[in-house]
Amino acid sequence: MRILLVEDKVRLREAIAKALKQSGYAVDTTDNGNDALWMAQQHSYNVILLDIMIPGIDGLEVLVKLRDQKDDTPVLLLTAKDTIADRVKGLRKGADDYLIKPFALEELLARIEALCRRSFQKSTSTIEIDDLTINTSAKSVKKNGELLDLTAREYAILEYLALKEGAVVSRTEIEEHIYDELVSPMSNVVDSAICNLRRKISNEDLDKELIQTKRGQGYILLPTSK
Amino acid sequence: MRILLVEDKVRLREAIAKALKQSGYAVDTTDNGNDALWMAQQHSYNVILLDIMIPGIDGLEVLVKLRDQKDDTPVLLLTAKDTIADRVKGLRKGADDYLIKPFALEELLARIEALCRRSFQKSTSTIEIDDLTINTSAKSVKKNGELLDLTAREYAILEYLALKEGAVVSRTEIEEHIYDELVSPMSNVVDSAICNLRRKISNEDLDKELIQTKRGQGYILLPTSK
DNA sequence: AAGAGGCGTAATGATTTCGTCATTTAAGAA
DNA sequence: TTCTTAAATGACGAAATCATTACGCCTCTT
Repeated sequence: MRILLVEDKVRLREAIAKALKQSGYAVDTTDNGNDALWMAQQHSYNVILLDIMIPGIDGLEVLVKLRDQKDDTPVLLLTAKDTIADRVKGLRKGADDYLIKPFALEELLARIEALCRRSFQKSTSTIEIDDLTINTSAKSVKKNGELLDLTAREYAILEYLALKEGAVVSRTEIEEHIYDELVSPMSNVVDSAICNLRRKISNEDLDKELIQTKRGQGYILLPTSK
Repeated sequence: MRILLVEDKVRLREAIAKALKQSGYAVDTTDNGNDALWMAQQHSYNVILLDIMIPGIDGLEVLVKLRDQKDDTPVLLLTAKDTIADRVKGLRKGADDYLIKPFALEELLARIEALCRRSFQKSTSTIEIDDLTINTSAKSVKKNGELLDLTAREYAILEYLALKEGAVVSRTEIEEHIYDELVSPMSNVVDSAICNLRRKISNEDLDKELIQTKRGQGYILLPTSK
């Protein structure tokens, strides 16, 4: 899950970024509107956290420009401005949520979660697939009620595949949404992560793999029923 | 755009309902959790405004029950409770937004708008042609409900032809869209791929080929009906 | 500061895919 | 019909893709 954080105050930006990373998000940051716009065009983010008062083009303008370009990435506005009129203005311009500084990191995280959920057309924080239950709030996975011991990476990949259940997900897409830095094209990080993941979630008895390989296309998470 | 408003305080309920109606929404109201649940089951609302402290089952429970029933309607929680923990709890249980009383009607309206905006975008990802069903997100093809085993190349070509259904597609065009590097002019890669593709999607009984050859021009995908 | 675990990389081997080429078949023109 | 050329087909081998293992660096913890 990749997030773009646009905030000019260094301390706040780093505090938020740190919290996000600890929660398992891949985070890109910038302190100004021009770069924000550029980065949003380059990458497909799951959520954009956008401070309104920033150098360069201001946050609202960034939002408007994105929407003009038919970019409908969920945007959460962060701001100190807090008249009702401001909030309404932000939302009307196409923001999905609006949070007023100072806010609690906990609430920010919860709202980000809600936005991600919606954007994948899910409405609950747990996803059930076959004998797996993925709790996206706790970031834990149970198999037949028993907690699995997944690493952060493994979890992130599984969650992403689960959110896109039934759709082919390419290696590149996984790299872009899960990994912070660019992965060299030659690397097989994803393959080996998938391999480990499979080892942990596979049913020895059934030969059916939950994570299937679509040769030349990517991976796809397919429940047995389908 | 139909909204369910669940709020027990008469004056507040009527004020909100009035404002919503003035903004062009169809509004149903109730003052308790049991009715709310019942109404939500009867009708498919675009948004549900849910007060937490209401007679009968409380708002959070209503929310949980809805989600248990796989009801994905966007829910905006309204409440006087306002500790961070409460908000986080509400959002984690599957709410999409959280507004604290007292709030400005303007803001409520703007947030409802944001929710509606999001929930409206649905993407259809399947193409049906004759007895073939192409699922573009799973990159899979079914023939009379049965999964075909196509390679990545074959799928790519079929999808491309399907998108251009009814139009003649030249070899060069296919090469340019499906193949990375330039294909040498002498090569018959496309022919050979088409041949394999036909083998997999053809109906032995019918002599009608779905992929027809336009001698000297290219190929064309033509459903029987046309 | 040392140990453990996570994670990226490289290497290997199994498997599949796909382009090429040679040959056959079919279509259209004379 | 016959000739010409385009297209279809089948076989084969090179190349690409993937799974899996082992290794080593780095980070975090204690």
